[in-house]
Amino acid sequence: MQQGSARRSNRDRTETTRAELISAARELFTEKSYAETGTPEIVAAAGVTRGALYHHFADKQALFAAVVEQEAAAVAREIDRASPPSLSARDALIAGSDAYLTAMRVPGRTRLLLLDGPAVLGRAEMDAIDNRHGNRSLREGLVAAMRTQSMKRLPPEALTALLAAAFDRAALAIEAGASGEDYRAVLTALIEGLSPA
Amino acid sequence: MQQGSARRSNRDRTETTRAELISAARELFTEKSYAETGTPEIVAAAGVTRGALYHHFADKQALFAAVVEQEAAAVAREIDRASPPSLSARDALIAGSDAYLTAMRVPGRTRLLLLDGPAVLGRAEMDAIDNRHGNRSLREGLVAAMRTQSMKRLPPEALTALLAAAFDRAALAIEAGASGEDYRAVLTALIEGLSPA
DNA sequence: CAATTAACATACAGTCTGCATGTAAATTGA
DNA sequence: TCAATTTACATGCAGACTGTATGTTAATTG
Repeated sequence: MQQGSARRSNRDRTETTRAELISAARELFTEKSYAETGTPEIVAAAGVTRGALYHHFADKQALFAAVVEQEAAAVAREIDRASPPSLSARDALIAGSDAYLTAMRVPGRTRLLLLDGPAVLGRAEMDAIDNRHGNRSLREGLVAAMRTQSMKRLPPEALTALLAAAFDRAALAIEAGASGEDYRAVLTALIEGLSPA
Repeated sequence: MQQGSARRSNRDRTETTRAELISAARELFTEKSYAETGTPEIVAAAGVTRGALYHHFADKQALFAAVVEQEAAAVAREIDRASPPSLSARDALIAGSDAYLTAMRVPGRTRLLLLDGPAVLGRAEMDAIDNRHGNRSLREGLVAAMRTQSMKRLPPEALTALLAAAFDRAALAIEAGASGEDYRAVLTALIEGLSPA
């Protein structure tokens, strides 16, 4: 006979504690910034102690990496949902762009993924994260468009990175109050400019 | 009668102390990062005490802002030198792009201007700095190209920001070891794609 | 040249990070 | 099944850092 709360497997404890920590950290990292959020504050919000944090994560940066990874995955899911493979290559790109800009309007996401992420983890690790999630479908879309002759032939790696950078900056500008219309227009112009002559 | 070293005007002292602090901070901020560089280390390298730092700058962030401002100005000067107004609009853009990528290969500049800068100062202040220096000539070049009908008509603000973002990402990728050829090819393709049909 | 202000140096308070140590619960294996 | 071991934490500590308050000397002002 096991009483419901006092008897929990280690795996269960680990999962919930990690989830609580990541959730609390996500909340604070998006409200404020990585630098302005202290580990005492995080563990208080998560209802554990700093001992638990440093048991499950190597350091504050590792916890941040977990938060970023989770958020990047969430953004990628939202984009995939909005651009099903039934669309043509070009339409999928446009739909994906819109979905990305919409996804990035969730408060704090731009800071987390576009400002603090690169600064804290470095561009190399951010690229690795992006390639595991968001950028992958963008690159596949571009390659597909190039294969159907609806796009100029260019190095996929570089093209993906530079278009993604443009999307990122657009998301930041829109959050800062710029005209979403203007930025969408330029983005589509950049993409359509890549059609073969 | 004044002995040469013991007699210095306040303006002179301020200027040299601020310059020493900015120079030492630049060195350390580019070698390591903003977060990994402490004020004790900065003032030791500058040959002053923390009292001097906090007398001349509101806080560590203000010193960082001064460093970023100076570095952005240096980059802008190098670009202006490489793309004289004698060139055609399109050639000036290409030359400016090359000059930018070259300027950003100075060690530590990408971290200072592209990673730590936005994270520490925020995109708004970084945009302000960029508009005081580098981006201004880029925007003027784009507007000029649009006026001579050699470029599609698009909102200049947004176009400038997105192309600059692509340049930035290219600089980061090249520093990380990616093929400069690939990225230059994509950048020129993006720009040439904006020619009117 | 007295009064004031600027340019620092020094000392301190508060906070944070990472680690070391301690403890209770869960898991293992004989 | 139960002793040995490992896991999942909690607590306390050491070192470092930031910003400020206070003190001191030199320059500037009226």
